[in-house]
Amino acid sequence: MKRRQPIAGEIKPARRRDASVSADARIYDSIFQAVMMQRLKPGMKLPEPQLCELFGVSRTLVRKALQRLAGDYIVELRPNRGAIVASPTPEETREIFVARRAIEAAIMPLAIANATPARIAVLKKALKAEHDALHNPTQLDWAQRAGNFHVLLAEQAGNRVLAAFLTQLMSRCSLIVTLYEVPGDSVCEHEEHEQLVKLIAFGDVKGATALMDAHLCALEARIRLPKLDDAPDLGALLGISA
Amino acid sequence: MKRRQPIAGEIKPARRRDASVSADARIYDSIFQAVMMQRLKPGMKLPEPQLCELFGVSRTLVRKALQRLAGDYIVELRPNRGAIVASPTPEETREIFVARRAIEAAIMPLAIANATPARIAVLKKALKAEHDALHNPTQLDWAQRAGNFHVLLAEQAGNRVLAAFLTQLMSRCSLIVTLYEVPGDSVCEHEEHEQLVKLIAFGDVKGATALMDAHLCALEARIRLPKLDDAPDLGALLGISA
DNA sequence: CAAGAATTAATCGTATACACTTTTGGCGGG
DNA sequence: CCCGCCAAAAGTGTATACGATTAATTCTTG
Repeated sequence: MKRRQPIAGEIKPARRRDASVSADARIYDSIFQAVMMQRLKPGMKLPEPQLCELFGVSRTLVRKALQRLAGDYIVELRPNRGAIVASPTPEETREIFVARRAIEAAIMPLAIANATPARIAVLKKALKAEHDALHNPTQLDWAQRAGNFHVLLAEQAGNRVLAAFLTQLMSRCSLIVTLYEVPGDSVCEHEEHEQLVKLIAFGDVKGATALMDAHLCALEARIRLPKLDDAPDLGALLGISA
Repeated sequence: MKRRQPIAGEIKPARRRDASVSADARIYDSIFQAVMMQRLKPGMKLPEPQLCELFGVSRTLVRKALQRLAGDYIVELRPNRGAIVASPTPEETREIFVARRAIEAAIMPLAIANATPARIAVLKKALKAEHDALHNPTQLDWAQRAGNFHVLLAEQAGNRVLAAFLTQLMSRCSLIVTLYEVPGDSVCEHEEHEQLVKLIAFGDVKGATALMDAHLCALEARIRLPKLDDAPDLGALLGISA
């Protein structure tokens, strides 16, 4: 074992965390969570050297994480110009919501078919967490908790393929909300979740599926897509009326 | 522009193909197509050094391609043990077909809504290609042409998110068919495609969606999933009756 | 002679080096 | 004073080096 002989006074190259989770997974998760929490906003640059510094690894692993993120449409890799957080276009937004309604409509019957008292209890616990998040000072993660409800449902449906699709759509929705959403009414959203759990517990497939569709339509209706101006009105963006 | 000064007699490092398509995309596509054509079968090893040789690039680019393929569930990356073509489990298989029925059910109304004479003509051209592939000696690509019909429909639906999902499911189905399918009746499958185009041209959303669902169920019914023997019967595999 | 241990070969994981591209800042001409 | 050109800096793309892990082989030994 002949490692590069240690130079005098050289500090150990900082194998900071154990490798129980591979470094690239840490990087992936950090960025993923930051996007979900809306701390990282669309368009923000993700320069490799900086990420290397932050995570204490070489560019090899940073790039690996960035490429996976790009594969999940969370970051955009512009050749020779670096990675940025992705900005879903209005067109993509519409397509994502159509897809999401389709996926969640497919999930609902499966989730109801698999429903057990224990699982209903899990859903109710999630509802309680949502409720608390509503009134808490740190509303940071309201969006995340609300999203969590949908992912939970997908897991209960017992179909990992559909669950993976929904996870991707949820992360893209997070970007969309960051970009476009007007404040909106999260109380109403929460109440719809509660109503959904009631219908699921009752075994009403038709009703639950219909409500889910309405719920997603309401969510989409809150999005304020910029008018189809090809040239985005820079003046308005800068707060200059004329 | 000071490139490393050429040593006497050194041959140009073989920038063999132009970079019009990046090398990693070439590698990705080659493997993807080989899986679709069922030349690459589940479990086959994909050693990096060999791929480097074949494509004339370093391991960096080969690994990039392999990681994208892993992200699409086409290859499996086993830590320290190399990449192999993925082998969907019976459980995954069921989940994939459920997902596929959901996606294609969502696609059908969109495709019909967008239908124009020109688009119907495109579908009919694809049907003709299928028909020819049926009788041709090289049946290699029958599977691909049949799959192409579904992808075409997804494109006509005008939703790239759903189309991307379906593309992923189709490639995984290709692996499934390679693993499990009994020869089956491709004539019947082709006839269902023809009937589908008729219903689309007629604008019958209900009928087309129902037929699509039946079509996919028939496809799934052709899959012979191994009995849930935890211990696969080695004796049977070796052709020993008792 | 078979089973286990030790060696060797093959292959993977990560870091690093260097060329190239893009961007930035400065400079001179109009 | 502004616009376009040029040089420097920053940052990305790919190759390569080398340690580490796994698989294969050989060598022992009961």
